[in-house]
Amino acid sequence: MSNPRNTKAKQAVLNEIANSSFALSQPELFERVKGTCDRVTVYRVLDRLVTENKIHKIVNIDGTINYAHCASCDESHTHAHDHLHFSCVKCKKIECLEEQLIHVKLPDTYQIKELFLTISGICPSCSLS
Amino acid sequence: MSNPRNTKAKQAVLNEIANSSFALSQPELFERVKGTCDRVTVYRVLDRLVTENKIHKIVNIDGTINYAHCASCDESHTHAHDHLHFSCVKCKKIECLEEQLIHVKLPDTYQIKELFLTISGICPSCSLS
DNA sequence: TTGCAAAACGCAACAATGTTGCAATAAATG
DNA sequence: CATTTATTGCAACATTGTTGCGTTTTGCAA
Ligand SMILES: [Zn+2]
Ligand SMILES: [Zn+2]
Ligand SMILES: [Zn+2]
Ligand SMILES: [Zn+2]
Repeated sequence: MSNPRNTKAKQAVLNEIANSSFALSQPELFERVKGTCDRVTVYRVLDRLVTENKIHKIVNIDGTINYAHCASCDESHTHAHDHLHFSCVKCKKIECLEEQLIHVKLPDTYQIKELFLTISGICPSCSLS
Repeated sequence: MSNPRNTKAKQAVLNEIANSSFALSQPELFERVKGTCDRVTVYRVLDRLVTENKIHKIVNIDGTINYAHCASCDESHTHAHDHLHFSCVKCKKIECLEEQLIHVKLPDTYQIKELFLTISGICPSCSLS
């Protein structure tokens, strides 16, 4: 793991994520790259891509885990993915939104590390139909 | 379902949730009421309690689903559970916090329905040790 | 180009969590 | 107490994620 490699599976998965306007789950990704690699490989590729800061995890409001491209990240630095996510109640898709400042005040006994904010509602394309 | 009943299983599950300072998952709840009812019954009781507004679901930052007592809800009215949740990175427990106003501005093309905000960090009791 | 170390893979087996169908049971109500 | 039907238990299935291990492939260097 110290020297990550570029494999067909990795490229295929990353390609699907990068070209999607919304976050994708492991089952969705496996469906899209089917024939390229095994089911287990998708899990392992996803873990590696997260470690390498190429993608990040998003937990949807129903608990399903999705993966999105790190558009605003450059290569190697790590950063907190504390930007907003929008979860559509109609098409169930979840997407990353612009980062916004959120003000929260908690008692001093709580040590804050990260904020996870997901907004549910109807996305632009579902609003049209 | 039009006329809900009070059963041993329902009371046992609700009791565990009501007396816990943090939210509990189905596996945790089943462990606590083991002997009282079947595994499947816990799932069904939880669904009913959510429908009846006695408890509400919380999705933790790792995607696990937990259930908490609706302290600030009265009996029959429905309301959005858009208060804050705090998720401890050490003990993994998630708890409800006071409701706070959160200001978010999105493009008009997004129709906002509900906000889900979870703060990760170290909880008071884990801060001591 | 060839050889090598280890990163990555496929496959099978397992684990955890959640769902469904149906016959049997039990809670509420009069 | 009898009736209605909400609720349960159980078995079977479905989905999602994990682990071990022998084999393949990648990156790099000789
Ligand atoms: Zn939509
Ligand atoms: Zn994101
Ligand atoms: Zn804690
Ligand atoms: Zn809550």
